[in-house]
Amino acid sequence: MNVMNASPRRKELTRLAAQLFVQEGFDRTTVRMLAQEMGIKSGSLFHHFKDKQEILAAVIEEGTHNALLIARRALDSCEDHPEVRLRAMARAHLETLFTDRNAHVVALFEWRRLTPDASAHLSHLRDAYEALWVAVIDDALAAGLIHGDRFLVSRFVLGALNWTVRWYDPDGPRTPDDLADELVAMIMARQDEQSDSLALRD
Amino acid sequence: MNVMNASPRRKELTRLAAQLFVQEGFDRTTVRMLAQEMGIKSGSLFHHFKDKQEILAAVIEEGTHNALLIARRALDSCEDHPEVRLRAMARAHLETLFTDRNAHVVALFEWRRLTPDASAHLSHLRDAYEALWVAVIDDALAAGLIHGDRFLVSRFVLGALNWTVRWYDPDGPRTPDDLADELVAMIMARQDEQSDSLALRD
DNA sequence: GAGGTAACCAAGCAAGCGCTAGTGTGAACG
DNA sequence: CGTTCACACTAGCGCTTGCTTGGTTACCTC
Repeated sequence: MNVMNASPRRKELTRLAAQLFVQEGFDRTTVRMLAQEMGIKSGSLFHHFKDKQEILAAVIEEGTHNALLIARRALDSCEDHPEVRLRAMARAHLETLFTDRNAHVVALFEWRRLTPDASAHLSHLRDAYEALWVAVIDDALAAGLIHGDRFLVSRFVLGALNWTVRWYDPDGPRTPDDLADELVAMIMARQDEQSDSLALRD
Repeated sequence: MNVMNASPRRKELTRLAAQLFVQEGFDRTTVRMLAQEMGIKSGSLFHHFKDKQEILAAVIEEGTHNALLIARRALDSCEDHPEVRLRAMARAHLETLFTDRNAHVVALFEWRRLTPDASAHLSHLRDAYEALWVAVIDDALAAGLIHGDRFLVSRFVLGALNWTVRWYDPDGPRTPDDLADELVAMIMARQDEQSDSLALRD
């Protein structure tokens, strides 16, 4: 995609860093912790990354890039109906959040730790992702599936989805797809359904 | 409420600390920064607080306590109708988030930095607040205003509301009350309305 | 087999961290 | 007038932080 994350070694290191950043937060993660997790000494870390900030940028780039990829793939491989596409986006978002979890969570919660340059450089990736959402929501609005202000609706939906990382238990009875479907059902103006949203599971 | 935050001096210091914690994050806020903001030297800080952790606990207690107070007041002073109560809760939540903003934001985003004891001690406050939400949502469900799983609906709504701190611009055209009303309209099964949610503002 | 290169290590520096110890202050109180 | 107490100060200790330096190893290439 661009300059960063060339070598496979660096990619693996980035993955490990993401895990630690989620566990401890960026600020509390020391270069020594990162090095130990990677099986090297702290000094060797700076052979792969210019400084700690660059590790964060690499992680966030990876996370956002993946989210964008998964969302695009989901939209491309589903039938062209507003409701289906809405559901597909919600499912893709949660899939990203719970499989490739770490990098995306870092992108959500540590963005402000980026240096201004890195932030500026990466924001176009995030904007591209949000544009996908706005488009899908626009279609749903036009089709009368949902109502409201396009800006507000997309913010609310993304907020509800992003916040799931704070309470969702992957080992619980609900699958990510359950969550996505329930959310879509919640915001849709009822017409056909009513049965499926009430008796979903146990 | 309990042992903490007795003196008015300490209350003022807590307010200043909240502001810095929001601006910089707990980890990046040093005791020297806190002291300077308070107009004293870093050593003097420990006359008021046992350690840095205790400052965080004080801030979070203040924030959660206030949120609970505002929500209770809002519920007490509104008519006893499920839709009105739902709207009142949403408005109260956003009012908390944008007037007493700092302390509540810290409570949301720095909770995991609390020591286990402090977390255990404060979690009952948060639980009490969430219980208010669940009760209001239960009523709305029973009245057929909304549908879905009570647990999921309350999580989604709280997520959407909490996430507003990431994008909402208080100087923009929308008031917090606008946001609250729009959110409630979004999740409600339509029956009466339709007009007001479409043409809210410019 | 000489030269280049990617990956790593040992050692440590300068800065900054949370926090403590010991010492004034001035107002309040008996 | 003497004691107390809340509040603040100075000075700095012991430790951790991100990062640098100079050197070593293993492999690839011509």
